[in-house]
Amino acid sequence: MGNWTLSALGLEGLDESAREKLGSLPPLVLPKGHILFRPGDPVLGFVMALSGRVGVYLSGANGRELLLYSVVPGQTCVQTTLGLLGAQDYVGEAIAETEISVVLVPRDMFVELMARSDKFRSFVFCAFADRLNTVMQVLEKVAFVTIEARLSQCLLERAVEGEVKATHAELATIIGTSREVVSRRVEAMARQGIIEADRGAIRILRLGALTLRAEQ
Amino acid sequence: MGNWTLSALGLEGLDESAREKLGSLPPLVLPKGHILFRPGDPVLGFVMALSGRVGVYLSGANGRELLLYSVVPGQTCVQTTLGLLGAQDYVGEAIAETEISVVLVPRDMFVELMARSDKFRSFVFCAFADRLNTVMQVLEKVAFVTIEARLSQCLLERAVEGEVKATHAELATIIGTSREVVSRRVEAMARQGIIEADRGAIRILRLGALTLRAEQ
DNA sequence: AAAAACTTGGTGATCTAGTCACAGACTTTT
DNA sequence: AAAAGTCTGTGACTAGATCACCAAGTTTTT
Repeated sequence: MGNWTLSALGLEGLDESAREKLGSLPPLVLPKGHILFRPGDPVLGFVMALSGRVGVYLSGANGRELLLYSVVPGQTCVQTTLGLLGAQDYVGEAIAETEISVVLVPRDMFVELMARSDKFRSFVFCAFADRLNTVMQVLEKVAFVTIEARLSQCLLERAVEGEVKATHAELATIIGTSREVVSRRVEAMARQGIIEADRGAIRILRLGALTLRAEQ
Repeated sequence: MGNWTLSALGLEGLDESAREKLGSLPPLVLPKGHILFRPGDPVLGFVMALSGRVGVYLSGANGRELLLYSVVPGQTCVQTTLGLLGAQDYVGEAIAETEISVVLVPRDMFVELMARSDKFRSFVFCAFADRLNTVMQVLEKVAFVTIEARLSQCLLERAVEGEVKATHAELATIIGTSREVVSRRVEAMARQGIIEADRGAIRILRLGALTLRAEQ
């Protein structure tokens, strides 16, 4: 079995007693598509990701959705912290995008660790600071950056060997627009030979041109 | 003189030693228009507001600006915390919107208080959680809500005795659009008799109709 | 293997919002 | 009173969002 606190997380310097406490918690395995929380849910505990990827989305009244951030191993879903400390409900919705394994730290242990362990505290704080930053970056993009630039950035970030496996609808959610708009931009960039589009996949043909577009 | 920690801030339950430390810091008075920090500035310390109002804005490449949040007495400018813990630079810009008095807690004292005082820690954490929440709310509005609804909400929030004292340009910055767009919406709503516009001021005539519009 | 149900992407029409360029009205400064 | 600055109005244009479809591809069911 082995104590997971030693491996994936940014908790290497954690003190013994804290590590023991955290290590005693059983990792939880959840299937792809599992919804960790929805807007309005009460907070269950502090969630730390061990493997897989969780997407946290904001959803509007009209049904459109927007990716706030992804939680990857070593990170935490800070929204769970909001509720633990400020007694606020969730605003976003968290969905497992792959099979995931997570650890759920119950409220009492979380509060105790925050008080006792300097390392744990700074870990949580850094996670918080990171999220506030990424959310502000998303806001900056949604408010000030064109769709073509956002789409280009998104493709560059998500490309694996020059290919992005995602539908237009998924891309639309990530950059915060509608499917039709993505379709039109994709088509336009494909016509210019910058990318090549297939059902459920986009290949990058001219990296330079795409990078240029990402900078608007 | 008098120990300011007792009054304005949400720190009533603070322990004696922590209060003594904080109370020894001299409040700083800054004029209206003073810029507390700009994007890229290094972080100076943890800022707590005692009186006045500070606006924190996000600015885009095209010169447009968007209000992230206002800091009022008893609140802190959490962006200063980002830098203290995660060693990140500021992304927003903070401007004193009235004459303000603030306390600047230096890094060392901040770190010590975080470790020693449960109350102080939870105070900082709640402030953090609040900000993350308001920023997400701003994001939700920018991404999903129409200009007319956002403008209506803004007018309702800022009205003092049925009147909002602000120029179209200021309103545009608050809701994250351009001046011309605000001018046109204002004119349209004035034509319908919902509001009445003057240079630098808008009066609400039909509260019900405006409330309805705020809900989109 | 054929039909049905679902997913993905394409398209025209229309509306809302953002941008640019400029003009006129009102205020403050000189 | 002239000049400079601030605030608002407006036309023309572009970008983005929405609606209502349709067609092609994929998966499930029969």
